[in-house]
Amino acid sequence: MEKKNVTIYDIAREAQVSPATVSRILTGTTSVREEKRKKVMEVIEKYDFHPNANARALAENRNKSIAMVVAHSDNSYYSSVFAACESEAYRRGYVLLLMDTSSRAENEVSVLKRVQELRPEAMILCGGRIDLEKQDPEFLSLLRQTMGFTRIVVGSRSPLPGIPGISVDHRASMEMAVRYLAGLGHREIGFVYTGKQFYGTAERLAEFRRVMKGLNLPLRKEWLIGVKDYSVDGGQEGAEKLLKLEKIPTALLGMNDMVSAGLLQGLLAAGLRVPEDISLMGFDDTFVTCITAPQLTSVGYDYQSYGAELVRAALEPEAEWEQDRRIPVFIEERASCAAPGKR
Amino acid sequence: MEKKNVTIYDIAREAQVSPATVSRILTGTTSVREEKRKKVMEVIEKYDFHPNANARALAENRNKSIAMVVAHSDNSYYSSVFAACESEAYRRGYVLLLMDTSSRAENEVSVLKRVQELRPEAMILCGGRIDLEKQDPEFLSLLRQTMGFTRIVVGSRSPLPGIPGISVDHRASMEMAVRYLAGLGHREIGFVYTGKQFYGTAERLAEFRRVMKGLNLPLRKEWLIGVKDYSVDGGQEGAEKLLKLEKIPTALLGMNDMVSAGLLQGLLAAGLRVPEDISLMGFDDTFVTCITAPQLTSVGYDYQSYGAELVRAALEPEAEWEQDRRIPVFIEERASCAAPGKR
DNA sequence: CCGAAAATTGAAACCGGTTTCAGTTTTGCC
DNA sequence: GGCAAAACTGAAACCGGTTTCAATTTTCGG
Repeated sequence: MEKKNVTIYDIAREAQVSPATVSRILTGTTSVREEKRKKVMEVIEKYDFHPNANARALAENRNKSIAMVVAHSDNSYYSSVFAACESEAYRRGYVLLLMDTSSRAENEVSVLKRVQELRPEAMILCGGRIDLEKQDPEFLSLLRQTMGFTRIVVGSRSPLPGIPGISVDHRASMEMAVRYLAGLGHREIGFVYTGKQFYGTAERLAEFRRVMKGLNLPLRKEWLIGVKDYSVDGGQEGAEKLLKLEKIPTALLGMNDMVSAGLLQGLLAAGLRVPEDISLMGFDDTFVTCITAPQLTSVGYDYQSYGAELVRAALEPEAEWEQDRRIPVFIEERASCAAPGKR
Repeated sequence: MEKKNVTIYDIAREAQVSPATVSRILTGTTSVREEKRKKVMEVIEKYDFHPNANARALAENRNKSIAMVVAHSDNSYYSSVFAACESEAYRRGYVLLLMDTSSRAENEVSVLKRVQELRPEAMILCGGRIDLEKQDPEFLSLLRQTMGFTRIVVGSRSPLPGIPGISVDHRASMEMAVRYLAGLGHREIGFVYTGKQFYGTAERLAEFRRVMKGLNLPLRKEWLIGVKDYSVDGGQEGAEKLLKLEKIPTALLGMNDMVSAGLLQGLLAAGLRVPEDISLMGFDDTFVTCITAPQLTSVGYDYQSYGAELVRAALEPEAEWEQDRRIPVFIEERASCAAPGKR
């Protein structure tokens, strides 16, 4: 059954035309006499011929692929993002080359090398060193170099002129969250955060302070709780720290849904009722929100349009892009927030 | 800054050797005089040259890529699987081309076409029509045709001779789960399933019946509850159906962790205590298990080794593969199961 | 120092497409 | 029917590597 690869030459020979003509039919660049087209199409059908994408890529000097580099492909935030990117890329006839750096610097380096060999038309970079608040000069120079080869788009703020940054609007999300809680009547609000070295966190912390101050709400240092990571464990750690305080806030924001889920567990275990005794909110609006009891109110993003924007920015370099763009956010109300009760 | 692509010819000219020599240095196929090698390496360094992977692919007729086709890339089961595959592929110097079919037949067709053009060295196919209990002849013939071009491996049972099937050992997982619950003293066990048309479900249902019978436990039809989908909603639907019964089992198996999480919510909402009143178990051992309260005991798989096996099977066709292989399973004990109480 | 074997090397063909360029055919119009 | 313009077509170059093959250089035993 050793099927030899059928080429455009085979098709040409059998259809008694030149390879050039077959190519023209395939690419549709020039019109071809109907009679020949029909004949060629028949032969193509007969052999179920598919043009070799590698050869085409070499000849056209473009290969219809986008490298998608993420920090942790099994994290549900990232998988939502790249599922969205994949769908948009597919719509445009592109394929995503998925690479996972596990947030390790050495992988980031070798992945970029790989990208330079693969010559995808663009690279979408999400997570890892790119998100650092204080950007890493070594990594930046690596990016700058890569930029010479392929267009880069990052799912963060723009690290360099010429690299568009598209990210969730952290500031707006925080403002919206705080205002929402304030609107319910909360004055005492805490924030359990992690990864202060990352840009998104830093931005949210700053915005939290700003909005609280603006609304004239008390800003107590012990209600800003840093925890070790973005996980359920992190949330539980947060709950423990919180429960040691003599006074706890009436509402709590968790860094993301996982942290909030952990907080929830910790608080419920301590006998608190949510939302009667304390309200709780998350960020990202992942499916985690539907799994907890009560279900989590969360600030969400439209992943589909996030992905579409990333891909669009990656493939339309000619367009006039702002250096930085923000994906709009919205609040998905569920059951974990209510007006503060009396205690 | 318009950097023209540096080619092997540019390197050759500058280093005063032939392109062939540069190529030999890059591929390491033949020895090259140390002095020339050094000179060439210098020039390569100088221009930070990376050979064009497309050209190489065309010449070598292999492109070090694997197409990974999944049904829903944002589902945490699939993202665990492909994160594992990516890691193994990367280790071997391969890149994964990620494609998502959204379980839609028309996408499955066009994705396969795409694969034939891209000529990856192999394709790993997980989820979608491939998992159907009663296999779809149209799809099979499509696969058979694709097989002529690239090696296929499926994350399910083998659909055709020559296509290795590697899958979670559904039977063992069910047997293990039932025996575990029986070991705790449960005699009345229910199973909330979904997707009877899929192979894994069918296999688990059959195995459930077999093991229950073997252990001489009561097999009541109303404790086998079919629900609409693999989600939290599906679980809630299951809980509703269950709560209408006049007698409910003392332990319950959910199709996967999401379904079990939904079940948990439904049961807790109805005032039942878990595990005191009813024990609950999930499958897949995803991070969902850690988010619920109580945390879910679940049957898990080693995703890392699952991914490694898939990739290995994809890239080592010469090896003697069994047609079908099963990934071992284990029980991850958490807090949702206990000995049955009296009611 | 000589000759044969071993190690290196370059020219050229090749991988499978696309595209330019220069004919060759057709078409459209008077 | 004749001619210019438009439409089509094929030969050949090219994309950027790898590899075969034959020639050249080195190495080494005697």
